[in-house]
Parts: sequence; structure tokens; C-alpha cells
Amino acid sequence: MDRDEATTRLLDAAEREFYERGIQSVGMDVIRARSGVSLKRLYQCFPSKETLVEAYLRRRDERWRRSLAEHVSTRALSAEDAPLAVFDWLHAWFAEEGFRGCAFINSFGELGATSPRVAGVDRAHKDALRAYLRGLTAALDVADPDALADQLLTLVEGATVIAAMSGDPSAAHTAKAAAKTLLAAALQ
Amino acid sequence: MDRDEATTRLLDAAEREFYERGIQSVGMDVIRARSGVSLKRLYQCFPSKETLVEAYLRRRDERWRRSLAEHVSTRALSAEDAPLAVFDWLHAWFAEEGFRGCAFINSFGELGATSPRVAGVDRAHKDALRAYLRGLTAALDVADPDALADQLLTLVEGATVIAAMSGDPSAAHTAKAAAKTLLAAALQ
DNA sequence: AGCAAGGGAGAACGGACGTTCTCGACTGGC
DNA sequence: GCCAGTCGAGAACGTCCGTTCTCCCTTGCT
Repeated sequence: MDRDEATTRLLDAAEREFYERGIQSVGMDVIRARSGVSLKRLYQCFPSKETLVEAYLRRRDERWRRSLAEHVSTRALSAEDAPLAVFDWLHAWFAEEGFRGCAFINSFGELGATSPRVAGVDRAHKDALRAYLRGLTAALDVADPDALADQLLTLVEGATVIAAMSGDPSAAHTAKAAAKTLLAAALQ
Repeated sequence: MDRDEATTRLLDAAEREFYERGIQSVGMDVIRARSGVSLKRLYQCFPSKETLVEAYLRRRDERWRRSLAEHVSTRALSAEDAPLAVFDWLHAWFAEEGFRGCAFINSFGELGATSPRVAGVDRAHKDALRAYLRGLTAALDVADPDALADQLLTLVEGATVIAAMSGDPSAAHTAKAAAKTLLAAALQ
């Protein structure tokens, strides 16, 4: 097994375990066991747990946003429809087995006060999501697209938290209905 | 120092430390140091860390909801105004020094998968908040008060998460504006 | 005064965890 | 065949943490 394969296997294991059980609850030894990578190589690829955590979050950020953007760009029929398609994607995500909320909200709550690097990646994820939503609302004929995007972001985050804690994916429907109302009001 | 005083001092220290730095990052020894209660007494009052955590969350839940309800009941001029007063209270909370998001969202992300007791208290808090909001919307002349309450809950949770991660209390304003729109639409 | 009960300070214990070290096996180049 | 380098398995190390134990002091009762 070469270094690259070890890296991806480590990131795969890290994502599975950290996301499912929380970061502090998962020791480096279970990452080793679940990845099949030796401890020596693990520390060659990631010189500390924090760097592994950071890499896990960065990769998840990229994949998560790409998946959302792909869904929206292929499913949305019109610019007016795109913001609503976000919530359809959310519903599918919430219904996935093993869904446990937003990895960035979770890691921020757990380590945000302790690890500035983790807090930075978490904030970067939310900033990127906000920027994405602003891109969607900028294509609409509304008075204040940024304000609308921030309202949609609030709904996205709220729905994610509620779905995680209640285990009920229908939080996405509630948020979508609210988004529809906000969108209609803004398009007046 | 008697047992009751020790208990409140322990809960005070627990709330300060657990909320500020996260639960797993705070050892029982710092609770002892910050409370001035001996380790022996600590374990008389709370036989394990988990029971202390649970008690901390329960007390915070009660106080948090009482504070919100008091603010809303004294400030809201009308039933139509009450849901919006929630977001004014949120703004004041977000602006408090040391605000670090919702203790229940944070503890759920950190321990929800590991500790069923903590997860239970967290869910109970959110259920109680939802019930409170449903009480507010039930007093309105709207077609589906429960659906409106769930939309408001989504905004509350989203604003809290965003304010925590960005450090910007104006997330409450964004959510309030959205709530105003949703309320106006429902009252049509 | 003497004694029992309880309390405080902190040492001690047992386990977990992040990280490093050891050792034996394997590989590729000469 | 031999050497240098690399690797995997796992032991080892140091630290931290939840929890318990020890020891001594105080206090209140007789």
C-alpha cells in the first residue's frame, strides 16, 4: 500500500468514525484499525491528530458542497427554483443512513473553543455555503439578494440541526415551505 | 459549606466550564478547582461526571426557557407580536459575552452518539422549545399554527448556529425579518 | 477528655489516548 | 548474497482523566 492509498484510506476511516461518534471519542488506534494503515504510516501521512481532523473536514467540505451544487444545477428548472432545490437535496441527505447532522456544527461545538484550526475550517465551510446561496439569489430579481440568501442559510442550518436531533428528515419540508414563502415575498 | 451550597457551586462551575470549553475538554479536577468543592463532596453530590453533565443541562434548560418566556410575556404587546419578541431575546443572548451557541446542540454533537442520557436531555429541550412556540402560534388566527411554529423553530435554531460560528449577533435580525415575512403570510 | 462522624486536601489507581520506539521481515539495487 | 532502506505489528512512554482511598483535622456529643 503506497502513501496515497494510505492517505485516502485514513481519510475514509476518519470520516466514518469522527462523523459518527465525534472527534474526541475516537482514538487514533481505531483510525488505524478501521483503515488498515499502520500507526507508523498514519503519522507519516498526518503528523498529529489535529492535522488528520483538519484534512477530514476539508475533504468533507469540498465533497458536501460539490454534491449540493451538482444536485441543484441539474435539478433546478429555473433560477427561481434553484433555492428550493437546495431543500430537496437536504431532505435526501437527512434521510441517509447514519446522518448525524452537520460535521462542521458538530466539530465547532466540540472543538471550536479549543482548536483554532478546526474553528477556522468550520467557519470557512459556512462562509462558502453562504457565498453559494448568495450566488443563487443574485440570479433573482429581488430587492436584496444577500438578505434573502442569509435567510435561506438560516433555514438550512436550522433544518439540519432539527433533523439531526429529532431524526426526522421532514425538517427539510418545513424549511422548504418557509423558503417558498420567503422567496415568493421577495419576488413580489 | 453544606451539601446544597456545594451542589449549586458545582452546577455553577459546571455550567461555566462545560459551556465555554465543551464537556470532554473539562476534567472533573477543574470543576473541583473552580467550584471550591472537594472531590469527595463532588462525588457525593454527583456520583459520576455524566450525572453532573445531565444536571447542568437540565438546570440550563429550565433557566433558558424561563428567561425566554419572561421576556416574551413582558415585552410582547400582542399575540401577533409574541413570535417576533422571541428573536429580540435571541439577539440579546447572542450579544452576551461568552455566548457560544446552544448548549444542547453542542452537547448533542459532542456526546449524542455516546451518551443516551445527554441525548435525551437535549431532545427534551428542543421538544419543550417547540411546544413553547406552538403555544405562541396557537393564539394566532392562522391556518396551520403548528407548521408556523416549526418554521419559527427552524429560524431560531439556524440563527443560533450562525451567531455562534460567526460571532455576529445580527443573525437574530436576519431571522426576525424572515419570521416577520412568514408571520405576515400566515396571517393573510 | 474522649470518641465517632464527617470533611478537606491530595495522593493513588486504573485505564485510555496521542505519540514514539523497537524489532523483525521484506524489497530493490549492486 | 548483501546491504540500505522501508514497512508493519505492536510494545512502550508519558500524560491525562474519572474515580477512589488515605490521612489528618475539625466538630459535636457524652
